[in-house]
Amino acid sequence: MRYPAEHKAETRTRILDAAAPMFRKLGFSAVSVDKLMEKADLTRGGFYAHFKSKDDLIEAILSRNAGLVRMMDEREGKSSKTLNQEALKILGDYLDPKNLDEIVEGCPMATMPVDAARASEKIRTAYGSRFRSLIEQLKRGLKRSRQSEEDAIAAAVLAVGGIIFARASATSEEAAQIESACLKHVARLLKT
Amino acid sequence: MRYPAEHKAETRTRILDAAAPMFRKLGFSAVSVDKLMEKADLTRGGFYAHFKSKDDLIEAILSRNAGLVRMMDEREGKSSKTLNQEALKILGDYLDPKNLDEIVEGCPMATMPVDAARASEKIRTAYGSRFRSLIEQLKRGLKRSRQSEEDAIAAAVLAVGGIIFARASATSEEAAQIESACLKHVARLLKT
DNA sequence: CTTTTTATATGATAGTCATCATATATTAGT
DNA sequence: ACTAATATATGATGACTATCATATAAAAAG
Repeated sequence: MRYPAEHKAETRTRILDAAAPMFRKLGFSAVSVDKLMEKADLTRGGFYAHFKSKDDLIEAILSRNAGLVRMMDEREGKSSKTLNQEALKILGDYLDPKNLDEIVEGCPMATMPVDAARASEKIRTAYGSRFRSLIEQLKRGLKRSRQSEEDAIAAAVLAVGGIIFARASATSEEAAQIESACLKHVARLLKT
Repeated sequence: MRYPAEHKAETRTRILDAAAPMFRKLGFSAVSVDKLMEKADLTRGGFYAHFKSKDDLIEAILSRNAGLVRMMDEREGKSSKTLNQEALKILGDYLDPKNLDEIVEGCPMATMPVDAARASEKIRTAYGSRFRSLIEQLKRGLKRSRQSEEDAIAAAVLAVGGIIFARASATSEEAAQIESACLKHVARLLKT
């Protein structure tokens, strides 16, 4: 190896980190390989040494934990008694209108579901598996009852959907109202 | 007028009808003006006699009632006692896994929120106003209470979100589970 | 310092796209 | 049948795209 051993892996990560927020904010097709490589301070030539295709990059991005899923994951290790409280705090931040722009840059669940649905099966699988992981996280610490699976699904849909529809609103008042309603119902589902 | 008076309006409608399902299924950028005009049995030349731009067409499509919003609207005139029952029936069909493909072709609320969020303000306004209209429809016939606004918003997010996340799932089992959970929670919100 | 291998950059290809200028087709009214 | 006015089609433009072949730069090993 004539370059430092970790050099290539670092560059790969650099591309991933540069591209991910662009895809989330602008969508798959609005971000060209040229532009994302420029953001990573590289040129398009090197791209295909790291990824087989643009599709491949998107799959890699969707396969990393990020945004809401990652935040929920980071509760790992906390006592199960406080898991619910932690979740509520995370979701309160997630659905806070103040943070909308940041969430949009950071959370693939809220920004890529429709793109993913229209993409290849690989990509749909990557998205679906992260969403499932979110549901599982929401279930942890929920009261045991016949409905906990359904409640967790509804909570996930309300949380992530709240961002989606808030972002598609015409005014920030409308957006805030949607986020607030979703948070209230999510909280109701999570409280034991 | 050397063409029949209504000819142009009819052609415009023909373009709209041809383009709408394509945009819903494939997204804004995956549908070219050429392709949508071909679907309408026309050629690209005529397009700009009907629409100022592709953006303009998308706005027109989002401004028409369709999918879930239209179905809810069509309850108009029914006695307020049955409004809730009607809504439940409509939502049962909407969230029926058997109908997923049809819903995806027909309902802009479920297929365009992320595209709309990333598009021009005109388009965001068009989307947002339809979504607001859905919320209002959901509110009609709901029991009067302090929470009816919030309940209606949550119901809208659950119904439309159910389609979005079902469609982004890897397997049809997962999709069906999401739709079923959303339907159950929507029904709980709508029952007086 | 030179070689060798790996990583990145340059340049090119073939395709697609939105948009428009211009040409052709259509038909109501004469 | 002819004309005028309108609706649609053809052809072109310039920009942008994913991808790849080839060239150059980097740096560890000799």
